[in-house]
Amino acid sequence: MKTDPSETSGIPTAEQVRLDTARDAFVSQWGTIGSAWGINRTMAQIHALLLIRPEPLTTDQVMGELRISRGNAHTNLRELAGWGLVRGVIRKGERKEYFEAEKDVWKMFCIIIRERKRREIRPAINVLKDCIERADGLKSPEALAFTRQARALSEFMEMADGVLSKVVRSERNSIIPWALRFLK
Amino acid sequence: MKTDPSETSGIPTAEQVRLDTARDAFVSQWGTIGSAWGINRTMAQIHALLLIRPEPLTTDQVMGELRISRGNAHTNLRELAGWGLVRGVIRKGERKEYFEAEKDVWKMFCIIIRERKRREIRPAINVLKDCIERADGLKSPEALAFTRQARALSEFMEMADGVLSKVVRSERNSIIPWALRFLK
DNA sequence: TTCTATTTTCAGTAAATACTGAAAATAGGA
DNA sequence: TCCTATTTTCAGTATTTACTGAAAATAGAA
Repeated sequence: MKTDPSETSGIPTAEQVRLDTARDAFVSQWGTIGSAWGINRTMAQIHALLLIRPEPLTTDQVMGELRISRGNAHTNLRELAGWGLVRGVIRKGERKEYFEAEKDVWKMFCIIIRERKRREIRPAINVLKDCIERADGLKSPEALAFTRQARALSEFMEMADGVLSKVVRSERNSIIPWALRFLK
Repeated sequence: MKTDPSETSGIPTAEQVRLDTARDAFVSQWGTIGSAWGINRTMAQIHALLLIRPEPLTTDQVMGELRISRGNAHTNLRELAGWGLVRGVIRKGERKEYFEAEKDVWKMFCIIIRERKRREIRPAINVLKDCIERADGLKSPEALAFTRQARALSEFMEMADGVLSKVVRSERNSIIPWALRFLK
């Protein structure tokens, strides 16, 4: 990873090396963390890269920094934009698109929760309800055990979903102080 | 999926078919949900299967229900036991091991949160701190942007981690009523 | 309109992940 | 002790997922 502005003298300073090492570690590890949570490694790495860069980057810069193909960079940038974690910016006079990440950690958190709710939690709840309906009216002990368990899961998830909705709707300035107080 | 006790008459009743269909849907969908969250499909399916069965199952029964190999069943049962979501039970007089899932949804939730904290959140926080240290003392604007962002992430995650710890330590009987009140 | 920088797509391929099945190890019963 | 039901391991293979690179499409400039 190169310190991008005017890399003119061939030899980087010790400071640059140290920064690049730290950034590389961050990008690489963020990728690993992402994949533990079902997010593709490259997508997480691009996200990390944009998070720690003060300036927006082009597709080509992302390709260069992470040594990935155009197609890969493109697809994952679009995917990140789909989540709302990254947005495209067009600079006046320039034709190509730049990308920047949402830097505000609270906003980032809200986006991720909202999207996970929409993409994973709600569908899961619907599936549960559907399964419960399918077994509706059955009387065997096996059927009752099934329905009981499915209902418990569904109710719990509804509750969790509701709590998350409310947290995410609340203001950063009301939740964070609450959390800090809660921790004491 | 067969209604297990004494499947003697070859032809299943309409009720049995309906239950089996509902259970199959549940197992299959729980697998899909799991994989969206970074959990291997089979492991999630075995978990689902054990969740909705009132009686513990043997490795062979799991293999039969899900049509998977012994190695696969074995590995994923062990993995589930590693999470604490499933435990082995040995019936007196019998030599083989049976497996049953933790059925209580609140306990399940706590186990999952605790394990995710331990396996994913804490390591991620450590990585962040490590990256911040690596860039410590650097003064360039690029370095400051990096450090600032990494610190914000790390602080947020510490806070979230703390909140989760406290939630998970609390009693079901204090948190669930709280959540229901919170939702109103 | 043409020209070209840029974005988008996608068939083919590579890499990562999960699974099988059989052999080896283990542990209770006699 | 030996015998065998059961568990565990793991090399080989299959499946899924991610990536490449080049061709096609698009859209601003002239």
